[in-house]
Amino acid sequence: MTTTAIATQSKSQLAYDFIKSRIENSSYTPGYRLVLGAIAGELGVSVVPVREAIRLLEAEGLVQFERNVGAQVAMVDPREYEVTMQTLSLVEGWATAASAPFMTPDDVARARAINDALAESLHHFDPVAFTALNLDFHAVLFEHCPNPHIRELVDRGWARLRALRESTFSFVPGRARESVAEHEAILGLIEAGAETFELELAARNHRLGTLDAFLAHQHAHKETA
Amino acid sequence: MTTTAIATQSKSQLAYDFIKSRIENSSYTPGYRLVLGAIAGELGVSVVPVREAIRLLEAEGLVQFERNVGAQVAMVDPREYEVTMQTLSLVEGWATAASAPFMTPDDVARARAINDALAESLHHFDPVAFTALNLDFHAVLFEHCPNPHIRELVDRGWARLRALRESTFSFVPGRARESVAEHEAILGLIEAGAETFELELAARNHRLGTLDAFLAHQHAHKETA
DNA sequence: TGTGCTGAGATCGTATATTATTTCGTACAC
DNA sequence: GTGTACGAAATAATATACGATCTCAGCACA
Repeated sequence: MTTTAIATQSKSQLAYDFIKSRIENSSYTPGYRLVLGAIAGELGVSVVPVREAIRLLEAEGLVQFERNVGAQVAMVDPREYEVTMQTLSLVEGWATAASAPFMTPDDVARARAINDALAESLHHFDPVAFTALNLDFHAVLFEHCPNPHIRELVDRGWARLRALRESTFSFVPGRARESVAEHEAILGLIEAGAETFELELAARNHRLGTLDAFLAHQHAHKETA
Repeated sequence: MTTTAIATQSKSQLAYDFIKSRIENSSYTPGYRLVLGAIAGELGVSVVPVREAIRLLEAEGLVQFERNVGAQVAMVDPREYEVTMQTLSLVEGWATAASAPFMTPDDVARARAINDALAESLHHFDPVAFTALNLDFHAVLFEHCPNPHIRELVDRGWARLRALRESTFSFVPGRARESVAEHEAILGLIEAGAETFELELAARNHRLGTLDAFLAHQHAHKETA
């Protein structure tokens, strides 16, 4: 702490952040092969920290890895989307319910403002923007979750979704309007000081509703076997 | 697949399994410092795969890690125990409920046999043995969980518990008898084809009951500030 | 035309070596 | 005596090097 350097981060962390952001902003699309040497060269580091970063991302499910073969960005598998949403509904529902008692009136107002923006955006609908705002909204709801493990699982779930597909609402735009209405219902429950359990279920079913909409859409449009 | 070698595992996997088993069987107790070079020497490998294994274990919460300082087995923190049990109650409850429809009568019989053994063991109570059997029982209940993510979270939760403390029942032996009774109740729900949700709640509350027993015990015995 | 072998190139896995950082003991100043 | 500065030892972090393994194109042969 003598020089100007402000706590330089480790090379592995650098590689981790780099790859993760590339996956999340779709620079690396599903199936993209992550070659150690190439990434290392691009970052100006050796392969060792890159390898470590990839193994960590594998543990999070963002990349698939095969020994002696290599890693690639996790594939877009509808089944994978389904289990991820299921898992997220479980942990996010709990996190939202557990977070509610710690929400201030200001937090609620903030969430409502975001939901108003979501409602407004329905008029000039953009799935990507909607999804980003949607995360902002839910982040306010679960940010006070007192259980850091579950909180982390929620974050991982969202990270996975970002990696898996641009946006559910790209496929099922009709779900967006319902979603906004359900948001308001959830806010109502919070303001009314609803039972923890009731809130957990509402938040869970809200997410499962989006999943069901996707599955229904997929079922209706199944062209291939 | 030509020679005798039966798919030799990687050195990192070797290190991972080694350290994990040492933690779980308490050879490495909480707070034990994991020195890369020492472990590498013991296993006859270099530090690189050992380091990778430790980072993976960190992601699972079994070890704590500080940059430029090193890793140590995760400390026994009552608060940590609490959030782990909370998380486990959530995911295990869901996994149990989701697994139930796939359970065969034979599975149920197997679970009941294990619970009978648990009941029997109450007469000559051994916390460690009881905990091991207890996991066997629950494993039968959630083994058919169709969501692999959640299934993995359940496994991680149990692994964490093994690392955190030998057994809750060491501290609160009285909970063991209740636990056996609740097991039977859960089996009854399964046989009766109870609602998914009712079963989820029963399994969740069963786990939370053990947590509450621990917390109550801790509260009653708090000598230090 | 199709199937199996073979070797080169690509890439991974890990050992070894080097550098950076922290920790801790010791000496010196106050 | 107490606190601070210096330096050596320990250890982590990363780079480099090399051996191991996989992939795939090209050829032989049926």
